[in-house]
Amino acid sequence: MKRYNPTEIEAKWQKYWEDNGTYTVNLADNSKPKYYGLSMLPGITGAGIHTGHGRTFQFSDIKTRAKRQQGCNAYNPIGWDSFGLPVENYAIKVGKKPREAHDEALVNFKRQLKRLGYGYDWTKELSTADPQYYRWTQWIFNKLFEHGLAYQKESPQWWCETDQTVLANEQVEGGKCWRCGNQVTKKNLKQWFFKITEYADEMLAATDDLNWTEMVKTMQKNWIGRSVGAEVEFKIDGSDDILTVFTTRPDTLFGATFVVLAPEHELVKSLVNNETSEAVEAYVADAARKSEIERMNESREKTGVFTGSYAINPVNGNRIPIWVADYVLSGYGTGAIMAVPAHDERDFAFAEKFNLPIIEVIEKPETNREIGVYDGEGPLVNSGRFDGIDSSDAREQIVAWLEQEKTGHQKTSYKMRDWLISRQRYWGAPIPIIHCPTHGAVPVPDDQLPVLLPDVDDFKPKGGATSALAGVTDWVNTTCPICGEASKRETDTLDGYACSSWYFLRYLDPFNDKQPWNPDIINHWMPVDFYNGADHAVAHLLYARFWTRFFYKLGLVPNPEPFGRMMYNAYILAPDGTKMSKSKGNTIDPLEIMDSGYGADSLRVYEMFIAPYDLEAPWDTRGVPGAYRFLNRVWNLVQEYVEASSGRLSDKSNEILVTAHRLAKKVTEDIENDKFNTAISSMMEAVNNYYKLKVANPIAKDDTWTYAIESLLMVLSPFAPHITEELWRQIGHEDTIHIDHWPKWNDEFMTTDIMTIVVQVNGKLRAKLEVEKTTNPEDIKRLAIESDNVKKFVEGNQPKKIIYVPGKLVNVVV
RNA sequence: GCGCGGAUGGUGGAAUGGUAGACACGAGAGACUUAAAAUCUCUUGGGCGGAUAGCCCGUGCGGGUUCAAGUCCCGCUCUGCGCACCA
Repeated sequence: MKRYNPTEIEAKWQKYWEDNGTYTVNLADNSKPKYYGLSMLPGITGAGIHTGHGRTFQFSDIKTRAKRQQGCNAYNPIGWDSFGLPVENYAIKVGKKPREAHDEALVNFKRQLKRLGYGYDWTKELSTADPQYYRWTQWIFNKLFEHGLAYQKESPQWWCETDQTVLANEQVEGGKCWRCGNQVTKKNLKQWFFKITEYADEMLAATDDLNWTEMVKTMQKNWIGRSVGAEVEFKIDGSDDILTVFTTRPDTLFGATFVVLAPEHELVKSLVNNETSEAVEAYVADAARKSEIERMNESREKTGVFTGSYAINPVNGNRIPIWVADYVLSGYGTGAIMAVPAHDERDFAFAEKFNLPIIEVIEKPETNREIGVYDGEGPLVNSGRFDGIDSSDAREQIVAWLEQEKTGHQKTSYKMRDWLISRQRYWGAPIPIIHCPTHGAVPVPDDQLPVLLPDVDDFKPKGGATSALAGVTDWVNTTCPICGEASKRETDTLDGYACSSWYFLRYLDPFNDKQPWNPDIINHWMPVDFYNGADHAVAHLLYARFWTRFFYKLGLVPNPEPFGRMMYNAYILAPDGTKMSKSKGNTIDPLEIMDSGYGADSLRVYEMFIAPYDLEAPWDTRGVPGAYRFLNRVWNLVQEYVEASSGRLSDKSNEILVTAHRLAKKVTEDIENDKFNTAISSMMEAVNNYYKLKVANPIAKDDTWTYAIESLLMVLSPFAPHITEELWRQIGHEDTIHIDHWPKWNDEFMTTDIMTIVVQVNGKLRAKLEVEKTTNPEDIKRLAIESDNVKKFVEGNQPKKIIYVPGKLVNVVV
């Protein structure tokens, strides 16, 4: 009898799979149904992955493996998110050039992923920093530019002083840089944007129907942040200027007692007079100096100054003061609001502090009379001819009236801003633009792509709002593609997120040098059937959706949404219950565990068994040995089968078949429903069962045990691909278990002739009955009330009711 | 503050409204062994009990619906995550 030696068999089968192209997919083969499984592109930011990452990759591996075994042409590719800030920062940290640092780090990444036995098609590996890849990223930039979705604009932008670059809104988390965690400030700069807001509405509308983890859908909806309201025009008293405000509550218009502008609002300068100008200018200058985060952290104590001017409320002609305050944000709506202190908390706080009038225009419900601010619905008061109308109806009527008077209109606003994509950093795809004195920003013609990133010795950011590329004069100096005039190249590079917004399409045609992909292949393979990750719930997924929608409009992809099922999994915590991180030194290297003799399969089984996918759970160092014990039991069980004599039939084989067929069904359904932990526990249960059953029914090479052993190996295979391949061969098969081998089950085998009926009295368990499946319900009820322990609780009373749930329980109500 | 989750043994967790605690870890006992490791078998929510007879209690707290509630409804507490002066 052979002993289970993971180290030996895992190396052997990994080599076999590679040599035989077991996971190499012919993308042109349409003879089988397709299945496209993917985990988010790994970023090369350090020397490798930890067990938390490993788990993330494994989800798509298992889904894809199961489908491959079930007869699909199943594709699980791998590649590297090589461009961008994280890689460049890593390079600075290790004191090497980005390319060099990246390539060196990649060695360990690959070693880890290969040792973990993922069923990747390594022949189609890609990297976003490969010129043959970023050539097409630049091509996509050109297409966006051509369609007016890439543009340059000067505006205040998030700026990270540490990383010396601007950041997209999605990359600022709680006022801090997503990479270095330091506070960001705003800087007025001319930058490139992608017009993602163009798709805000349709992405929002499509979100509800996505088969995605609910939390991610909610986060995306909140991020898009659609608000339907109105823009209302206020005349400025004594001036021809018009002040437009945005509000979601036009029904409260009669309650507006002042107007507030953001400090950055363009009209501020023209509204001041001799007495107020000094104070207002000081206030504006102060606000500009402070970062947004400082404003936020200052305990939300309202500050502001009066401009000296007044606005006229269009509905009632009231003359109300115009203030400047930093609680109004310049980037949202019109950067100006009408303040209704009676029905908005922030306005109320401001009014209280500066003694501004408060007028109630919505009647508070009886129960809420006490509270100061009421922001709910109710009949209008103090609102002229709209009095008595419920606020929800008044909303529309007031807007209709404004539209008629041409002093306002309905308006939808979004929190989402356009995607800022220029980075003042070296390590990225150069933005393929040439600045011509005559023609302005001119895209580099498609046939001249890629614009290669030049090799430079000093790539580090110098500050001053340009990347290191600005110093490469013979690269910067070029001629205009239109007129040939001396021009300069754009020296900003593309946000790394841009590079990773379309990789799932390139995977389907990675070597195409004529076009980014062949639409015929994409039509067959898209969308991605299963996508998962533990990060990037907003930015990456929104960007990828945006681009896919754009490609859809160009007829380049068959579906506006890139990802079918998107599963957002939780991270595994370190044994101490905190987040695993390099800096804390509490990460666990999968190589270490595998090298200690447990092998990849035990690690893989534990990673799935530890908790459901969406729950954070601390790493238990005793977990892998536990999984190893289970696999060892499988191994020993199969060894008995290998050594058993053939042809003998066990006489009482029914329970073995019940166990086997139930298991096949359960694991199939669990994998389908992403319940990987219970799939494993049911396999453990079945194996425990087989150990008991083999005492009375010794393992033999009969139909019953053959089905039990083979189906066990097949359903275990996506989780533990090496041991199952080895045992599959040992029991006599010559082909790989990983293609087209999945058990069929038969519901007829899933029940025994005897069923257990639970007997309750008033809902409490009092007895159990073992009866023949064919027993009729009346007999079961009779047996139930006659059983001794039930009699004791019924105590001669006549049962009021007897409820029988067929095949399950009897509840006697007394 | 708003939004979305979560709360079950010593631990990770399981449970279409129908036997709460599957499975695993840990712990304890036994078998094998000169011994240890490995392996195999059994026990393991708390309490009463000689009992693997039976009973009582038990899924964060307080109510409710139901023949029956961890599960559904209402009101709380704590906690994780996301967003956060978005008018």
